[in-house]
Amino acid sequence: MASATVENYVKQILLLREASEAGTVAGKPSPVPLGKLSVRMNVSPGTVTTMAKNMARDGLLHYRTRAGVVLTPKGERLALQVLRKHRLVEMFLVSTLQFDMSEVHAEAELLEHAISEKLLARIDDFLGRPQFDPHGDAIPGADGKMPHRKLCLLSECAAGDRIRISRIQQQDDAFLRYVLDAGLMPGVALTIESADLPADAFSVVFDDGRRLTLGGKAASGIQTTAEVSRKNVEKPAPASAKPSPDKNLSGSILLNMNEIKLY
Amino acid sequence: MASATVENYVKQILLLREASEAGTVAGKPSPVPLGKLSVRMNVSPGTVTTMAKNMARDGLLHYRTRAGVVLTPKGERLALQVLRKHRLVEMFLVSTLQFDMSEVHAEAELLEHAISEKLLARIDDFLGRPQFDPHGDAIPGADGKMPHRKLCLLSECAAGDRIRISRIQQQDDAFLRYVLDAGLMPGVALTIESADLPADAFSVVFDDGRRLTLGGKAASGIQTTAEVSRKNVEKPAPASAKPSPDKNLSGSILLNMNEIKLY
DNA sequence: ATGTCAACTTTGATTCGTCAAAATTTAATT
DNA sequence: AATTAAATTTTGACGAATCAAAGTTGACAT
Repeated sequence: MASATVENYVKQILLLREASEAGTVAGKPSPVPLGKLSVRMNVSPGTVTTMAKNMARDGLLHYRTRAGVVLTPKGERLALQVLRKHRLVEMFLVSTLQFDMSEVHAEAELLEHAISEKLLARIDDFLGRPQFDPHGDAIPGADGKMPHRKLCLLSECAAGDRIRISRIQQQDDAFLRYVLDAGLMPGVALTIESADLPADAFSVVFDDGRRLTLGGKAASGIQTTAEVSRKNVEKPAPASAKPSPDKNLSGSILLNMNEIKLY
Repeated sequence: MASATVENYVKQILLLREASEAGTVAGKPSPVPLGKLSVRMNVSPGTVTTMAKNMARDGLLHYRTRAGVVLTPKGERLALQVLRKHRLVEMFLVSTLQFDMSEVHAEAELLEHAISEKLLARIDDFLGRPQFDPHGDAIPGADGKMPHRKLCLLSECAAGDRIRISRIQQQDDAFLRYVLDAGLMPGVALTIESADLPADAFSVVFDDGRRLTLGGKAASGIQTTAEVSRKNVEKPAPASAKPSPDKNLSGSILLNMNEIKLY
């Protein structure tokens, strides 16, 4: 039906709208300007105009000239499906094939267009229906619903807070590799030792005692969830509490986002 | 580099040449006629002519007008790589994601163009470097070499022969589904009870005592390897003898072609 | 040797996704 | 209001892959 190109357009429109809505009160969807889209898609502005017209003709979006595009329900459904494939594939590559967070994006970018509904369902089952991908991004459900958590920037935490890394927001290669090296992957629990705003410095302590200080830029690239304060959490992961991973062959339990929502 | 379309052309050329060489003494490669190719590719004859010229221009094949095409080493390398991806993906789908032999072809047809070298290597490792896919077709090695076995049509076996199903040659959906229902998947060992040529009927006995009679057409759609005669083989599979599947999570041992070459 | 026919090639056209460069519109500034 | 700058659209073109239909060729059968 839809070409890989069209799938990428709707996906990118969805992501841009989400980004522009971040922190906004839910309301009428403001159109995504074509300039933004042309940058994201790495194509010239004229190309996007042409595509917008074609996709409007195909009922995937509404195009108001010089204002931008808004996905129709049909377009949104397609976009969510593509995003679901992308993120489930990322999860699969990390938990089953030993990839790490920083390597999976490019692979998933290709695979997301080559996965049938049937295969997707098998992967989803195999992984035990994860709700978040290896970066902590929400995986749209088969019904199109986005799982939701109350997240908080690491840079907005206060000294003494007990938190869990839940999402790496800043997803450029360099930062992802830093996060991996530093052990700040989603799923990791830690305590905020100090949050020195004037100094723009945030110190955290891992459960194994390791300490680390981040600047404000890095700290705002990482999102966290509040952890129920619970002293001396020694057992690394309550394996018995898993939802239903009939066959969870995940290499690292920390990278399975299923774990996160259990706390 | 090469488009999915071009990958499909070289793959199909390789398969057609292999098919036409079946049973022939290895010699100078005779060109694949474009008519055959146009049928395989499901495109009009003119399209194939155009593509042949372009691919010749790109050094993937030699095109002699009105004679046909022969892959260059470069084209052959590409074709083998695509075939390797296709067959490893099929193996993966069957042994890890619970697909069966009859479902994987279409999936692999898409995925083979969306798999990076790195991902391919991970899949190969994950599966323990299988040499044959779920239908028993040889998986080209990373070095481009084809694993080889001495196969024999089930229809050419004699009464009393102890054999193992090794390849399903006839791969249309209906036959594959029959083979699955009948339990004639590659990896299964059996004994030829009778081979009645005038009656065109072949009876086989499974180790569990089940009996089955096949007509000649079906019996020639199935290839076998001679089994070292060894009475009362009760232990289903000597798990310890596996080559090096660091992580062989295969659902069904019978479907992992690694097993076959061990006997 | 010649005519026939199947196989192949050519031709002209189409669709998709893209570009560069010129034209237009809108919004902001003066 | 007039000017300017930024964003967007239009235009004309192109490469890849395809088709249908018309034209060509060559091998075989007479």
